[in-house]
Amino acid sequence: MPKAPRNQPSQSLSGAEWEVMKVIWNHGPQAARDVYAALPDDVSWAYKTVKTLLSRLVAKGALDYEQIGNSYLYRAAVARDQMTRKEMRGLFSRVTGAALSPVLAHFIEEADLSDDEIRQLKRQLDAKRSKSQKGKKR
Amino acid sequence: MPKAPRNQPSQSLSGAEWEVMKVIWNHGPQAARDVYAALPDDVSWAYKTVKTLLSRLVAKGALDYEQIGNSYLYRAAVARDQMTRKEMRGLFSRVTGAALSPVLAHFIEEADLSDDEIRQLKRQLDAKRSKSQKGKKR
DNA sequence: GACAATCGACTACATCTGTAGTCCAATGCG
DNA sequence: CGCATTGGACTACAGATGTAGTCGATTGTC
Repeated sequence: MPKAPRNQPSQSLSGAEWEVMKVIWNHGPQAARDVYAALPDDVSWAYKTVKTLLSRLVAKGALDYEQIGNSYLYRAAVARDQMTRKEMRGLFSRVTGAALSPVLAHFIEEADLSDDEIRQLKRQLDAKRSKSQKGKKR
Repeated sequence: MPKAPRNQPSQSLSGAEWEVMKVIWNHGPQAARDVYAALPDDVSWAYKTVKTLLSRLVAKGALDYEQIGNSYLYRAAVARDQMTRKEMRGLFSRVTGAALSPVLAHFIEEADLSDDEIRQLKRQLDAKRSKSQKGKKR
């Protein structure tokens, strides 16, 4: 069975670590070799670098692994959404004081949203408005 | 006149550096002592720490200074919006590939938005939708 | 004019990150 | 069976970051 990670549920990930996690989130559990192979072309790390990152991710509790034969099968131990939210919260708190809305605007602008998602978000904004108080800007 | 910073326009800021920049963006040009005094209560650094951060910010080109008497008056050399955007772009590129919509929904839920801001975001979503419908150009 | 308080420059040092490399054991190949 | 290969554990090392401290010059205070 998978190694029990007695680590903190998970701290935040560095840029390189995110790159590795994305491979695992996208393709499911992978051996180090496969993660290495699946990395985007613009990421050109030595295999050993990938190994290091995988180990650090296990130490952080973001991955766990299962021994298959002589090698490990790494699997995500945290949800991608959870991590994304954590990052966004971190960004918000770092820039706090700035209005939040421009930040949201930025992501809406950049995000690749389907019509459905757009409708959904609009509904949500409506719901919020009706519930909202006499909010003054900033 | 202000020292000319022959540095890169500006790299990205660390969390602690952001804290210092926020003081200067909020209160305008300040001496180190004043930045120190103006930091939020939950930030309890030694004065020397603030000095270190100010120097690093100058080195990064995020601040410049003017000598007034025997001390420096630090002033922002980059706009807050510019920096905020940079952070957002960084985060965005780090997490790309994820479905952002659930995450956006989460933050819309938590954000304290004014009616005005809500209207604005909705307009933006509309604009996005019409743009994504390839056949249909207004 | 002597001295304490301050200033900025420089130094310190533990972590975290990016980016590998070394070493030994297990495996696969011939 | 013996060796080249591959895997994981551990080590390496420079740059960024958090968090200060030391030192010599300057200045404000009697």
